[in-house]
Amino acid sequence: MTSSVNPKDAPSAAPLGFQNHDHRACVAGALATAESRCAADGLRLTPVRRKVLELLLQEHRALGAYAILDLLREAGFGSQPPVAYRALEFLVENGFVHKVERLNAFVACAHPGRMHSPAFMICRLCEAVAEAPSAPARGAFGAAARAAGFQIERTVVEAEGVCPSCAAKGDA
Amino acid sequence: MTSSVNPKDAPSAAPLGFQNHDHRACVAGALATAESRCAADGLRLTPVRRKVLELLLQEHRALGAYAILDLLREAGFGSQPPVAYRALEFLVENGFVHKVERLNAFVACAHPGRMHSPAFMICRLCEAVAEAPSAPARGAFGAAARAAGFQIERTVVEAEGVCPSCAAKGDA
DNA sequence: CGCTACTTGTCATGATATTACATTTCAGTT
DNA sequence: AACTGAAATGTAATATCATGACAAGTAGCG
Repeated sequence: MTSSVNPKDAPSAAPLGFQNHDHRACVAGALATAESRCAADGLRLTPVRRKVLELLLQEHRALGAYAILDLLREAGFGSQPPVAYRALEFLVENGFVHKVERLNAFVACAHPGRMHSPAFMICRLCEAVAEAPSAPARGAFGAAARAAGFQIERTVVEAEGVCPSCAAKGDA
Repeated sequence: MTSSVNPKDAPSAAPLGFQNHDHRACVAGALATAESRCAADGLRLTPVRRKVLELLLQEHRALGAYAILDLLREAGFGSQPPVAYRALEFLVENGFVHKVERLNAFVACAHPGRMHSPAFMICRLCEAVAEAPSAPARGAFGAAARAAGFQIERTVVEAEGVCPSCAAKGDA
């Protein structure tokens, strides 16, 4: 399988994390990591969940829930929204996938296995999404939160702009 | 949930920015600031736009577009979604209102008049939203963006957690 | 006035997400 | 192997958030 399947959008060869890399190894490695961590933690990486993770890893860009749902249907899974949303909920809860709030879309985690609050750089031209390290709770914002007595549990950090590859092409 | 949407409610009972303040002065001041800046910049703060800003200032919390729309209808304005969305678009573009991506909701700017990238603290219990100072482009994230060659144009920084008042009440 | 750009009102539709409930699958037990 | 309770899945229906298209009104200006 996996030969067909292309949502009306960009090809899966396109935007990576802003830099080239061995995509096949990246996908295989992330899936293996997910599998072993699920085994270790008693989590069930069921076929739908595994498929959603695989799709997100292969596309290597942010996909909306309904785009994922289309791909799931083509792969023979259920095609109602809760199928996709439930798989995504599991994957997000366990850190294998992040939600990009700004796009209402989901992207495979670039650093699975470690706990972290993700930060994203989103290209407004090609929609590529790169995950960056970040520690928002340290720094000025964290200080403001502590001063206000606010207990941070989760953070969303997303930057919108132009990726190097689009900037090189002639920006605008 | 809890979008009570009652223009005659006492607004001072609602969640503020996590701290008490003179709400009437805060509303009046922000409206005056908006009016003078629009006059200075040749922007048209029309009745609908002014009303939306006033509503957001009075409520002093994040409101969804449809909650705003309900309030607009009660005030005698049009009641179709574009009415609210267009006013919000104007207000957001000009920095009078921010969108809270995490909530798909809108909140009046706490520091109008100055250009800034907003950062929010969102209480998951009472849904209060406080705006904090932040400079995400400085610090580790900004460094990562520069290293990657990514040109930041806009940032979203939102922390979810528990506000001091909910924490005092018995948290969980 | 008559032109133009902008704004507003409305209908229709699209995009994103959740509730509710029946059915199936799984792990652990009898 | 059959039983059981918890978890996962499939499906229909619905809720919530957002935009496109177009007609009608309004301000500023020659």
